Amino acid sequence: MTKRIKGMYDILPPESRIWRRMERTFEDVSREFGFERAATPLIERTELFSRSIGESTDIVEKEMYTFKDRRDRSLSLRPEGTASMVRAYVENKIYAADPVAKWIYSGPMYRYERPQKGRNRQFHQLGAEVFGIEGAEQDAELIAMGRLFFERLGLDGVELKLNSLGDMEERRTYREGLVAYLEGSRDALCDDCRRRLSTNPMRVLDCKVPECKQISKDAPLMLDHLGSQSRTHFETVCRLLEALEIPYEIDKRIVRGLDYYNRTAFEFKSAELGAQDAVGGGGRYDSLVKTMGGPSTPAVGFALGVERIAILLENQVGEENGLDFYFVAMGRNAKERAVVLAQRLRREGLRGEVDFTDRRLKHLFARAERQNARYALILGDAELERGIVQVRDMKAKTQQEIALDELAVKTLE
RNA sequence: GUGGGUGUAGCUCAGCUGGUUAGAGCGCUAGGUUGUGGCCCUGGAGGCCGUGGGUUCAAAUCCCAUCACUCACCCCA
Repeated sequence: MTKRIKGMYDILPPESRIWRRMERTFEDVSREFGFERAATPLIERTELFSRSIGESTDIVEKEMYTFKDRRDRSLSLRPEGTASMVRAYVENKIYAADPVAKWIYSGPMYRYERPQKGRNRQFHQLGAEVFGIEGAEQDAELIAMGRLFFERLGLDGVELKLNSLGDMEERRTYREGLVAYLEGSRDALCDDCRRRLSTNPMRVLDCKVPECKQISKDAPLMLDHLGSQSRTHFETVCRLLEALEIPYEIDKRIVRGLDYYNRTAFEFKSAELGAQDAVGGGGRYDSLVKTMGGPSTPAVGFALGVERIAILLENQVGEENGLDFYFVAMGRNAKERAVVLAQRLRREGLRGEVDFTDRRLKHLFARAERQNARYALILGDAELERGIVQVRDMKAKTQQEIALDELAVKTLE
């Protein structure tokens, strides 16, 4: 038997219901904020990702599914969504008519990592991007949208962490200072952190090794070295979050793994997920559009991890998504009649199915029960002869007869 | 890429100081009850004990290898 490949998986009932719900909720909430859907290919030229995400990031260096096509061009499965959104924005010259665009997207992403809880090689993201708006108000509103999404799903316990990464210039200066500081204790750092000194020094700040924690305790933090404009921007975001009554926590050690972020950086976290506790993350990327060949255009966005949110939903939210009716039809004639009657009910907006098996009645009821059906509709030769159908309320265990011609939403209520 | 744990029925697992025919619960299925569910009773199907090799009179059980899954590191949504 051919088996699925490592890190990939099937999404089957009943879990698939949860997925539908997330998609729908995200679509609805984002629409309320004026967003529209965009969709881009799963495959792009490799350079799109290496240029936007950063040559020396882990994602680009060792996690992408990269291969050559038949003409020897280097292509990659997308490891995240923002790069393609920016490419589409620039390539289609969206800015020409109006620089402001608010897009959402969703779909699978691919990263070649060692799978563990909440981390797979194929995973799904729900993402939102706003182009053309530089104000901090937009950052706050975007965060508010994410927040509302979690609320609509009925999830509590999702925490918001906030930080500022400064602008590109401030970060460069800060980074030099940080490296200088850390170099002073180089020998005491763990192997990973010594490596990070040259790749991503800010990562040292959230290393879990006690020695590193000790050293980074007094390290300079970006948030304390913001320029006045970045500081004002950050303070505005904070003030608005408070006005919106969105609880948040400033976490000076949040670091984004993608190079293009600046200023506002945030994460949605849950304590219920184990090691992979980020259910969403995002921030500002004001220079990316220009880097990718477009006009200088500010932007801010986030991405949510569908699998991780699904874990939370399975933990927290009880599903009751039953059918309205379950048609128990016995005999060829009754089944044919039931198909027609069921369709009539569906046209009126009811959900239900017809049982086509020839199993014992006992069985059909057990199945109606498992499908969480409100009514069992019983139709056999006896009923056909009399022109009626037995309608059994599964919960109340009461039964009444309704004429076949009159079977409709009204008579069921 | 690094480290730990686990692979026995569709699912959850027991059996593992070697010993005849490999078990339980749930689920599935047939019936008890020719057309009325959740409970109860009885029967049935379903296993190369992850895979390959080794030790032994004898391996689900011990040894080696390998693969898969899983948790953590790393990284990130």
